[in-house]
Amino acid sequence: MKGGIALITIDYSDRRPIYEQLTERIRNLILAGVFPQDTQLPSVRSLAVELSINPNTIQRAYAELERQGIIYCVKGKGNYVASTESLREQHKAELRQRVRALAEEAKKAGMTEEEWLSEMKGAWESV
Amino acid sequence: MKGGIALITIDYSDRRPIYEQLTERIRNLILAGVFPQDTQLPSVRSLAVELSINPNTIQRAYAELERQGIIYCVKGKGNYVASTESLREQHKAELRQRVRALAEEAKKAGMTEEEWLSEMKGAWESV
Amino acid sequence: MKGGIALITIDYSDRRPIYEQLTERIRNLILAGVFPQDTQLPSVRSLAVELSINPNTIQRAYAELERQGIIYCVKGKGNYVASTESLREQHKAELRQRVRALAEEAKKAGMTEEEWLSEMKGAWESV
Amino acid sequence: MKGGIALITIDYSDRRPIYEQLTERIRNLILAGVFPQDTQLPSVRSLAVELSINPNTIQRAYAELERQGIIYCVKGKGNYVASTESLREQHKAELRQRVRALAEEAKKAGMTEEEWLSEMKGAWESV
DNA sequence: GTGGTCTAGACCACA
DNA sequence: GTGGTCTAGACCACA
Repeated sequence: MKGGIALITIDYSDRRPIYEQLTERIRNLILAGVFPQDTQLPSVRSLAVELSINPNTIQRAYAELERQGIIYCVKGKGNYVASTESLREQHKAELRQRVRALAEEAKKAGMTEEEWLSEMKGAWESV
Repeated sequence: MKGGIALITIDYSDRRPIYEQLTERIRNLILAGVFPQDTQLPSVRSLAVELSINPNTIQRAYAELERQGIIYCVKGKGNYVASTESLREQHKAELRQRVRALAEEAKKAGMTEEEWLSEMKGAWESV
Repeated sequence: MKGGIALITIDYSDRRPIYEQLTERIRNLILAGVFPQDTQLPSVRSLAVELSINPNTIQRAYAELERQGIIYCVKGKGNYVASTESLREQHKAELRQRVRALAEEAKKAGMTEEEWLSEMKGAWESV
Repeated sequence: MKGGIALITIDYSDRRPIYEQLTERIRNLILAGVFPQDTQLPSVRSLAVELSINPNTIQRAYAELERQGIIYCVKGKGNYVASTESLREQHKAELRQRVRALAEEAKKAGMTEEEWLSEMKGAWESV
């Protein structure tokens, strides 16, 4: 990654653990199409050097991504991006779930359907 | 609270720390109008006994609520509910913020405005 | 565990990693009713000392058990046994799955239904 | 194997190492009668080219098959299928062993003989 | 070269 | 006291 912008960065002021930030960041890069399906991800060691992070921590992030079915690992070769299609579906289901939780909270807070929909319209346009 | 149903309960299978659950639970009770403005909250000791929890943990939850301006403490007397009006505004702002974050993520995931609004309508009706 | 027989033992000639052996062994002890629901498990540190194993390795086993929903952790307090009922159901489903895989392989190997059932009867009586 | 369907395939999303997949796959092909007794197996080199795999990995799989007595190697000539009869016996013994382990686990899990046999009948019919 | 496991030991949050 | 995270560094299996 010499001469380029770092794709993966760690926010040390973030209260979440490093491995969790890494997991989310890499997932987002895959969702964004930066790492297409079956592409090899940076090796544990190279990423560790690049980010000045202990290899164990990178390893943990990759293990978590594998457990989630987002990447797969070939022993002795490296880590590869799994099906981006199913990742996208998984992501949509997750967004839907979060929207539902939010709607529930808004209802409890006394919001009407009109307010909710107008809120939604506004949010969409503002971002 | 003897003889009634416990208003405040701890879910030990919840991954969040106990003081955080307490903070959220009390905030929600205030939002729901169970503890009106300027009402005195249960004392640290009584709550500690009732919930079989270390008093330090209760104290920490109250300190956090005070930091957020949701309650105020009168030395030697106890903890009291602060302005419920401003709490409600604060809560709405927080919901709005979360909606916006969600909208941003949905846009990135390739969702169209129509899909977004229909998703929102569905979520509202489902809860 | 002074004076008693060690409940948990590690087999260093086993090719599987220590954390995996631990995970399985503890799961079996819970299934056998040695650790009833909501019981506190030995602390990470105490188990590490008792088994002469690094605390990190114990931690990993406990994290895996938590991920599988077999135990739950209360921050600052310890690890506790989750619903044994659902663990038993999970275990039965797993056995059923393995039986099915075996039946498939036996069919491919040219076994008849009579042979299969007689095999099963023999296996049950022999153990 | 040009022009036909590949008999041996590697599943890179499989967690097992490549040499182990190869070993199992070739064993199954022999069991299925695709490679009859005393037939010559594809050479290490040709298989390495065909599967785009390191020759060392193929070599390792063949060595493992030889260790298990499933194939034999003639120096300077190649690898040949050993007695398919004894392989079949070996396979049956292995299945029997696994059935027995399963029966033991089912007994420990509190299953009755009736449940076990009905489970077995169901498994056979479902595959 | 690749990833996976483990030890030793530090430091933090929580109760 | 409890668990959770992280570093440093070793050693192994696999390709």
